Amino acid sequence: MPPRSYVSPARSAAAAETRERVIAAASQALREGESIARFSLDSVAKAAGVTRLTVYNQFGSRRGLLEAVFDEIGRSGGLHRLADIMTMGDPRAALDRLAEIFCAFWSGDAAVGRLNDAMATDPEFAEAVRERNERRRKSLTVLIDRLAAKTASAHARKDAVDLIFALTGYPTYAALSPGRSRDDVCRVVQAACRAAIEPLSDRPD
Amino acid sequence: MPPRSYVSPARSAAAAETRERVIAAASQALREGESIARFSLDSVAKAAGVTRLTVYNQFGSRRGLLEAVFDEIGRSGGLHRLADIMTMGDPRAALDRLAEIFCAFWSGDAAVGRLNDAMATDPEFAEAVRERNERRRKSLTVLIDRLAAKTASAHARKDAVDLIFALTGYPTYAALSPGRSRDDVCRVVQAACRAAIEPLSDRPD
DNA sequence: GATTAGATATACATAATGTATATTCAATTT
DNA sequence: AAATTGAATATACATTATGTATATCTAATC
Repeated sequence: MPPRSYVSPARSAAAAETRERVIAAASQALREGESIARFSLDSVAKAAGVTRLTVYNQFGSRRGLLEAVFDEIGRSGGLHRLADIMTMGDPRAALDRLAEIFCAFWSGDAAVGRLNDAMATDPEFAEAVRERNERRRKSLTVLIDRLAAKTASAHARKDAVDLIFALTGYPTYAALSPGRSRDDVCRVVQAACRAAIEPLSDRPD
Repeated sequence: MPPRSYVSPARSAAAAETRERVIAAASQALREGESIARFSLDSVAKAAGVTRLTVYNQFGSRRGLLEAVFDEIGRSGGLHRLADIMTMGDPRAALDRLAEIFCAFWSGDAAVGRLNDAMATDPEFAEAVRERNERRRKSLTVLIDRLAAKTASAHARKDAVDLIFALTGYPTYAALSPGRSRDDVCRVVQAACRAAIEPLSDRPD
């Protein structure tokens, strides 16, 4: 006799709620903890008021939990605004805006720093994060192609894309962050990005 | 009765040799391993042909070993050439040279990538690495002050120093490295550094 | 020959991830 | 109302690391 299975609204709602509670506890632990090394499923479970096994039930592994936290931050970090910049008339203004959006993203939740650290300890998690970052490179490639002069070589375009990709990434933000407000970091990054597209313009050299 | 202690040439020589053997095994493990997470004192000790406790005898801890590897790479990585650039007449040429030296350094031994990852897991090790990196910032500060126009604000100088510090650091190298030769990465970094000092020159605006 | 430094042998404490099995309890289904 | 199911729990265990403690071994030195 096949087991009769069913979906339970109250059940899955309760499960979703504990799931969110665990994610909240995890991201707070990342935010407050000084190092990713001290981030343990044990402490997260305790903080969320569940058992460690419940965490495994919901996320499968430490990595699964980290990815869930990353996705949550991604949703609430303002990256949805990236959709707008592709429709902007001036690609240079769009580039400025992209830098602004990512400065806001990297500074929005201190947990992103710890998640970045987690890339060092878990290669598969690192790969998952990199995949999401590649969207930024994709957007950049489109913008650069729009603003580059016809005479600009593919080589030069790729250099600009990759350099701006690095400039708008987390490590650069973290390097410029000490001693600077979010806006000041943004200004420095924007200036560097503008300089990076300079060789692509149609001036004589 | 106080124990009579003595220094033994043969003993300390043998100890220094095992120490070097362990460092060599550790850096090779870092070079070949895919992640810092899999770097264990157990495997290093086995590869070096000693016991794990010998590693503790020599380096005190995992962190101690990592710092020893870092120092070894620092000694053999060509950073001694930094002394020359401070005596160069043209500070812009010196800046080019600095970028070149560090591109060579980051690409010279793949273990540096893993050591960079280790910063994420061990805050105190991270602090030790940062201290060594600060020497680069010091050099940069001197160079920037030499090439900046008198009218350039302290603010603008600091921006240039910190931006170039980021550009010549490991994360930027690692970001530009896929798909590029060491020399190509160097060219991109140098161009970005030159652009970063552009606002400091004495042109009307 | 006694002593000492460096390496080893053995054992243990601690903490973390991850797996396995059985059980409790409330929400559904019949 | 009774049987069943999903989510969470309880308990236990395997594995892998780091790090500490104590005693022993061995060759170099006094």
